[in-house]
Amino acid sequence: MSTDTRATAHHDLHAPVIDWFDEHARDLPWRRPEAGAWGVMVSEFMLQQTPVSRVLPVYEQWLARWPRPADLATESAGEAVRAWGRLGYPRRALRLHAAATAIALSHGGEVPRDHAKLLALPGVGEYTAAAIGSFAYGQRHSVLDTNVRRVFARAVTGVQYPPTATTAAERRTALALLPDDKGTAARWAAATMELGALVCTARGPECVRCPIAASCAWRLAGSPEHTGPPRRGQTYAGTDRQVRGKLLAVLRDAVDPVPQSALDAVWDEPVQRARALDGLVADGLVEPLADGVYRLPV
DNA sequence: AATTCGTGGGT
DNA sequence: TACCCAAGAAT
Repeated sequence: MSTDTRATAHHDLHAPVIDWFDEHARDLPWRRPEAGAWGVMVSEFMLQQTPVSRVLPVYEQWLARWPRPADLATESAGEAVRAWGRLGYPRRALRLHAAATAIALSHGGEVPRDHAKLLALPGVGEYTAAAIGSFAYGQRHSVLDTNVRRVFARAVTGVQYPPTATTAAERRTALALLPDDKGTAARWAAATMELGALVCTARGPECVRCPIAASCAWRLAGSPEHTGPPRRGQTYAGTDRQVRGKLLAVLRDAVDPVPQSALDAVWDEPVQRARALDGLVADGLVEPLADGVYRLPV
């Protein structure tokens, strides 16, 4: 294969994927123009490790209640945790509240456009900063989420799954494929994510529906199964995380501060229960009051 | 670099 | 039933 052919092959992915996206993209609320940068930012926080279907109703309520960052910033962190509901990983609610506060105080109430300023916000990492810049502001960024990483692992590298953590090689691949024009790059980012979410899925990829199946390196190699150590499953039953979840659920659902006895009822093992509660307090998710009474943070 | 951090639906 | 996995970040 000549180098000329390889460069062309990369370029040939853009049009089919973007055309496919134009036809099959889901109509998600954070993709509508009225969502604005704040809507995009809220959605990105909620979508960190949480499926779209579960985010949708919470997102709508959140934006209706807090249409701008400053609106959220005037509320207590505990109200953010309560409104987060059962999305999971409630520290994200705390970070979103803290980010909104920083935006209100230090960025004139507007979600920053600058990548470094985005990265400096609590809860905003490499992926989320790129996603906000790309989706909200049409900038040119490699947006490397789990979907895009899987699409590139298959279509470009020829393996079933990407590495556990994002590697330098993946960043190089993403950058090499990123369209030069920023508007096209933003469409490409959304399109590759959508392709991974809807077609090139982790379990059962539907290659018959894939716009780049003919050039997919993994498929051309015969769709080889993942080799190497099995990827770590997240065990959950019996962990501190489960206990934290049960404890926080009690506090979320209570209007008034909760006595120790109500928390003790959710888990029978006292040492683990105490450790979980201490962890919640240390994280700022729970506020201890006098004599064994607890509440969400004010 | 490896762990920790929730929750629920799909298979 | 168990297991997998879902727009990651922080430490």
